[in-house]
Amino acid sequence: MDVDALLEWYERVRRPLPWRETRDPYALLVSEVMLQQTQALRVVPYYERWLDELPTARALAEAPTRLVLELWSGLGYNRRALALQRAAVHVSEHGWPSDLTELPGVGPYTAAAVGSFAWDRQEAAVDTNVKRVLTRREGLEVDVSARANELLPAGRAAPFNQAMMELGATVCRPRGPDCAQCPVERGCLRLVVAPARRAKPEKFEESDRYARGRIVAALLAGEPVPFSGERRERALTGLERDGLIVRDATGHPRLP
DNA sequence: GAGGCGTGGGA
DNA sequence: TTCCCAAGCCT
Repeated sequence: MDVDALLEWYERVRRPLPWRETRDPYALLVSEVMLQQTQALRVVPYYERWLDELPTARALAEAPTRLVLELWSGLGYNRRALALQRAAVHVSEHGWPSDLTELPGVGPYTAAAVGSFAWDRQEAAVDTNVKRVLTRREGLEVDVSARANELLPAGRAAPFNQAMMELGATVCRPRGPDCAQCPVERGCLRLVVAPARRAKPEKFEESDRYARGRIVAALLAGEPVPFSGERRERALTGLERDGLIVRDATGHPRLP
């Protein structure tokens, strides 16, 4: 792959997203955790409000759970917000660990992303975009992580990681890749993997996941807790296990 | 290793 | 309207 062409392309098309203007590991961790589940453009207002209210790891560590969940509200996967806060507690008490995956909610991808952007560590950040780009190019057998690290040009991990993800997000898209706009089209297998036909038409509104989300939203809004019977009990049990709610002696839920 | 975990926007 | 998903991680 012509990595120079990739980096040149990225410099031309890069979008000025706010987390690309900082090398503060805390701000970068916030952005990466938000981006784990949500499209970049939708994250922007959440990220800016979050850093406005909670500008440092210490501020997040000391913040009430209600504020954390309010600032997160709309991004989904509430337990990740709590994991982020627990990570901030760790950082404000012990500093940044050399191995970022010691922080709750931080796995191999997020550790490599924050490490390369904040400290210029030379590690390839492999997310679903990078996996797709490399398997399309080189076939299903490729060891994506090893290959990404081979391709990583010396000293350029940060722009390389950004460029690979941007390529996957905007050109080498999951469906309808725009090969005509691809800066590294040469040598690509253009492997098309048919999406697996999965049969699971359960309505989202019937799921426990939905119930959990509605319950947390109701508690934040000061509204009555919805649902009843077994479904409500299942949801509350799960929320309590994840630390998103606590229950009093009568079993009545509230925010921690 | 499969399944759980939320939401809002675009096709 | 309905479907499908979007920069993972944990158990």
